[in-house]
Amino acid sequence: MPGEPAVFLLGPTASGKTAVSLELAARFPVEIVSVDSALVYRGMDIGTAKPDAATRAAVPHHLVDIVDPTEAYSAGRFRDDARRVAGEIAARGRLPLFVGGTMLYERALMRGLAKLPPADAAVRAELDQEARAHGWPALHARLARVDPPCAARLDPNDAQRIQRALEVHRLTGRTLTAIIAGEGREPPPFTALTFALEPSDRAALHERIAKRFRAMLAAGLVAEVEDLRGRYALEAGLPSMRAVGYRQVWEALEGTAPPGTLEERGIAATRQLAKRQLTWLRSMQGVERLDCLRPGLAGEVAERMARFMGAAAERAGR
RNA sequence: GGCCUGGUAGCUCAGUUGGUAGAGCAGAGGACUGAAAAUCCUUGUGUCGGUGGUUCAAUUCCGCCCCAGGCCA
Repeated sequence: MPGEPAVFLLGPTASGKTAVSLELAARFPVEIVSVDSALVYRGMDIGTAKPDAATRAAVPHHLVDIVDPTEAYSAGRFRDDARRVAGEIAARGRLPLFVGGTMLYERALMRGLAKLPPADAAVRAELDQEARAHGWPALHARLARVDPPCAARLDPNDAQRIQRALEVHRLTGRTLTAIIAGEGREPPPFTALTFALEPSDRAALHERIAKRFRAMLAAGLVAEVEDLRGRYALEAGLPSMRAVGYRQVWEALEGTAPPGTLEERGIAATRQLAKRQLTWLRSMQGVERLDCLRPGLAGEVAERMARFMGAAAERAGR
C-alpha cells in the first residue's frame, strides 16, 4: 500500500516558506501542517515569525500553538501528532501540506523512529548532575563501556547525545545501538512530493535574515519575552528559551551577554541556524530543489504540485 | 599648528627582545533517532596603514607622509 499523498515544503529560516504555502493554499484544497520545533509554543509569536491570527483563520494551520513554553516538545510527539492530523485532513478530502524547517521532524515522520523511551526528566537531571561533577568526557567514557559503537560515533563533548544514549540505557537496560539495529524500517506513511528551498545566493539570504530580525526587535520581541517570563515559570535551559532570538533576548535581559549586542547576536544565530538547515537539506535524497530567491517560485511549485495531485487522483481512481 | 596614543584576518584585539604572525567572534564545510531554532566536529596567507632608510633580513628599529582618537594652542 503506497500511503496517502502529501506535499512537503522544506527550507531554511527566512526562505519564504510561509508566503509560498499561502499561495498554494489559495489554489489547492490543502491544510498546512507546521514542521517546526518553535512554532509549537504558545505565546512565542514574534521571534518565530508565526503566521498571524488572520492568516490562520483563512487557512488552517496545524501543530502551531499546541504546547506551553514550559514544556518540551519532541520529534516523537511530532511524529504522532503529524500522523493523526494528516489522517484528519485526508478524512476531510483535503491534502496535508507540511511546511517547515525542522528536518529531524520530517525524517521522524517519513522514516519513523525506533521504539525508544521518551525523555525522562528525572534521569536527565541525574545525568546533568554527574556531568557537572565529572564532565561529559567522563560520561562518554562510561558510554563507551556499555555501548561502544555509539560512543565511537559521538564526540566526548556532545553532551546532548551522550545524555540521550545513557538515558535510554538506564531506562531500558538495552543500548541505543541494539534497539535501533533490532528494528526493521517501517514503510513511509505518505507518498510525498518534497520541495527543498535553497537560496542561490547566500549573501542575499543573510540580508533577509538581518532585515527580518531587526523587524522582530522593532515589533517588540524583547517585550514578548518579558511578558512570557511574567506569565510562565521559564528558565534558560528550556527548549523554548533556547530557540534562536529568544535565547539572545534572555541573555540580554539577564545581563549574561555583553550589552548592546542583541541585534548582532540574534542575526548571527539565525544565520547559523539557516546554515545547519541547508546542510541537512543538501544531504536529502529524492527532493525537488528550488531556488527560494527566484521570482515566480510559488507558481513553479504550484505547477509541479498540480501534476503530483493529478497522478495521485489517477492512482486512487484505479 | 604642537604633543600623545593607535592603525595587524570581515570585526575586536594579542604578538614578534629584527628571521613575513595568532586568539575570540563572524564566515565556510560536515554530522544528526523523543531538547533539533538543539547539540557537536573540522576549518585562520593577512601588501602586519603608505613610503624611504639602517640591516644578510623590517610587520618589528629610525625618518617622513596619510588616517582615526585624545590633550594643548
